[in-house]
Amino acid sequence: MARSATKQSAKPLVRTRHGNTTAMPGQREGSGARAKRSALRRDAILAAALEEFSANGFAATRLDDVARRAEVAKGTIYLHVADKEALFQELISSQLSPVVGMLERAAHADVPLRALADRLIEVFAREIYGTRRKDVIRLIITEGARFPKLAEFYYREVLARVMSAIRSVLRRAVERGELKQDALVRFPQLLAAPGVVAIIWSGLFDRFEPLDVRAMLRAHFDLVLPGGRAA
Amino acid sequence: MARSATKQSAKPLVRTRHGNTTAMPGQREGSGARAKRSALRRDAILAAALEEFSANGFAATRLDDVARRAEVAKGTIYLHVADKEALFQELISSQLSPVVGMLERAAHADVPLRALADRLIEVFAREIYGTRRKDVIRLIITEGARFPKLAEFYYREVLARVMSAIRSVLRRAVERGELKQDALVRFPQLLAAPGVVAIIWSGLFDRFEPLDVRAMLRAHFDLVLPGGRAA
Amino acid sequence: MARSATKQSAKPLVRTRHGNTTAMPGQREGSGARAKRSALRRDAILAAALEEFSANGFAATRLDDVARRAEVAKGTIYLHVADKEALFQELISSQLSPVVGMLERAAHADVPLRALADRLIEVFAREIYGTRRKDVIRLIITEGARFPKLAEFYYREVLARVMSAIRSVLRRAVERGELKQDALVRFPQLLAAPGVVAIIWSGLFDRFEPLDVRAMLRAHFDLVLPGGRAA
Amino acid sequence: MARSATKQSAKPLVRTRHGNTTAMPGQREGSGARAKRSALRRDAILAAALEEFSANGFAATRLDDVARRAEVAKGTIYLHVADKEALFQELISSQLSPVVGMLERAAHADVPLRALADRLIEVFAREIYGTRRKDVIRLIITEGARFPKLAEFYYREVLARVMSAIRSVLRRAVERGELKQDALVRFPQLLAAPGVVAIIWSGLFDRFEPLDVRAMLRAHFDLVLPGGRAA
DNA sequence: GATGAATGAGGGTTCATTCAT
DNA sequence: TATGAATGAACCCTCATTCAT
Repeated sequence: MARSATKQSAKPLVRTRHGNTTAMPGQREGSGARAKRSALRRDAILAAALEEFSANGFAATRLDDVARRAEVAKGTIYLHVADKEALFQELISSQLSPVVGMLERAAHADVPLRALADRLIEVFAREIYGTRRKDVIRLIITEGARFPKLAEFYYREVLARVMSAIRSVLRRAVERGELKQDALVRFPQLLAAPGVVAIIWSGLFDRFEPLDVRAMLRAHFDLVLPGGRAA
Repeated sequence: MARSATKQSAKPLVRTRHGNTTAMPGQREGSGARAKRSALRRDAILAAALEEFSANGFAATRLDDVARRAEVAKGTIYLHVADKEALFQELISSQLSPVVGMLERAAHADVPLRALADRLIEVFAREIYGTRRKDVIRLIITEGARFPKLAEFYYREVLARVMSAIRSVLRRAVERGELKQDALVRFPQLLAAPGVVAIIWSGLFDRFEPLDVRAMLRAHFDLVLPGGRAA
Repeated sequence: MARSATKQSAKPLVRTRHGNTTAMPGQREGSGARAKRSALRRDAILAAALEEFSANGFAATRLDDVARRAEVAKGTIYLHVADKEALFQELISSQLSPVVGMLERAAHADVPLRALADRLIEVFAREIYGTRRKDVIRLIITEGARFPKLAEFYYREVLARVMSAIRSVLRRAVERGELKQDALVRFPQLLAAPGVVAIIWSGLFDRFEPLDVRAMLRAHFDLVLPGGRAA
Repeated sequence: MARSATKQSAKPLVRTRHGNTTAMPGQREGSGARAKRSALRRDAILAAALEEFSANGFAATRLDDVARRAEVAKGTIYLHVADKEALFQELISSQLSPVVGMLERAAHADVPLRALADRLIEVFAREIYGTRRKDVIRLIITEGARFPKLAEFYYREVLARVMSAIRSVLRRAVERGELKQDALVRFPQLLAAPGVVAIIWSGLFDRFEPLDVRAMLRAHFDLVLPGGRAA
């Protein structure tokens, strides 16, 4: 299941005005300096959009502000994106796309669960929680209901694959006898739940009670995987 | 810690135009039919607001629609609430207030952990996941970042208390030897994480892959509490 | 044909926000002064719109200017009309509707052709060419291609009826022997053509060469009807 | 009056960037292939503009679409034309210019009125009504009010001349006794009115009731000229 | 000359809020 | 108190025009 998913290339969520797909930004090394400058602008716009959407949410973000932050005229945005909604969706999917492959590759490593857990903690803390990716995930959580296509894209291209990868790893661990229960196989969400909570927490309650993510995730794996450190 | 919090009465998040606090609806039994009609209107407005905010989020909700759903004129809303933001905040806190006491009472029951877990699952599934309360929590998650006061209210009046209650229960279980690890004492969020994930999942991905909440929560407790059913 | 047309009430082109139909503004004598003020505003908006659309055409007219001329806030327009297009269409049809009945009544007079012609000239010159109605017709001519629904409305509710009425009158005249040719029966447009040309001319070339409409229409009827004055 | 107008060469309505006048395209045989390609481009732009302006009117036409249809970059348009308005005016006058001479030549033929009428019908139907020229005239009618210079150009260079030519023909016919009335001499517009109506009709109402132009024009001449066929 | 990305003023539309009745 | 018509600031989007390449 995971394998076939790996093969079929992710259908892009949105198509840019230039015919590029967010998922394939490589093509932009087209030729002239013109194209390069355009690509730079495009990146600046997406970066600015991420900043603004993260800070204000979709509805409260003004394209005026995005443009100003990207140091671009308002109209320029529309050279790269059909409208505000497309900007949002493209932003999300452009951020997500590189993650997909990454995740699946990671999952096929055949290491003991504990080692894998340590690695997951590290990757999550460094590559997601400590970066803008956290904001991307937060945006999916907070705006997903208003963007069904986005939710679907995220489900199909990220969630389903990640869950599938997790499942196959855990199933092997169960077969190996390394894992006693199949709870996590049935509900891989349980493995990721603390990550989700951490992201939400950081946006809402960190100022009242900061959260040590690594510690929490470690505690979680200690509970959930056999032979936890604390044992 | 939890105790002191219990004693100080919840500072109201917003103050209504009538001097009423959502948290203290008792005063509304003013006297005449006038007051009663007003209170009914107010409730209708809040109910309509919950419906609309849940469906569209804060920004995309039009007071026009709230008024129509409440069968009230648009201006009437402003007799009960200072502005759209106040309506939102008051709505949330009015929904939350009754929960607070409930939760604390529940936590002081001195039952074995497994029994408590079963009860929690049942209460969560029936009283939250199956009702509008789920939407209230979702609104806190999705809009909290834009409503710091709301986040604070929620943290102080709900989260902190719930976590404190959970902690005291778990601590006792640890002392009793019923619980081997103190991970959950240090991170009570881990106990609640699946509930949060379920609420988010239901809003975004249920149409792709429905979630059996009770089963997931059971699986979670099996993993996290000793002597789980699956053992 | 004309008769049956008379009976079936004209299906309205657009429906106002208040449920009123432009064709039936009588209902507006509802009750309070509120309704009356609203109706006055509505009329002011339509009047201002006619002025602006006539002067600038549809595309070049700014709702800002319409509002200013009507001494109304820009948003007020949208209380009476769905959007700019609806304003335009409603404007036209509200101006046209009263004309329909008028015209048909006029056609059923059983007078000698020459007398009828004199009356037509007078009515056209006084009631159309000398008033804003001229601008309405000009707008249909200039904008009709971009507003198919408008063209259809005008055709069905005005043109077809007028032509039908003209035809029946002329046919009787032919039968009576008063008219030798049936050219006008086959092409009633020929009777109206000079009126159309006059309206167009007045908008484009009057400043170079003013046109004496009455004289031109008289000359036309002299040519086209037997026993013309010049004979 | 007409004569003097005939002598003074038509003052060009607009001057192109190259110093060319639409009315005098002869100069364009500059020398190199460069100039020829430029002229081709220019023609393509004008052709595309005619297409677009006819379909959408002046305001609703986007230069983007003109450029695309002309297979030319947007900026290229500005190498040939000062701005959108100039493009429009130049388009009209370039289409009109060849007509002017044509018309005057035609008018000096000394044939019986009926024969002339037949020829006019044929020419109108074939050379105007059946071609893009119809659209040009329609554009003058629909947009003329917003382009005073255009209206003036058209009046001076086409209308006045045509009318003058018609007048001289008719006057001779009156003197010859072939025509009894001088109505048409005083109002040559009456002769052309059905043509105008036909053009307007075709744009607005043909889909409801198609018009047989030739038949209508014939009927008109039958009415208006003595010894009409139907007599 | 030719290109087309970039610009930014302009205008239609929405909707929270007010206030006369 | 309740109403809902009126307001007008705010914001998205378009498109004629420019200009560096």
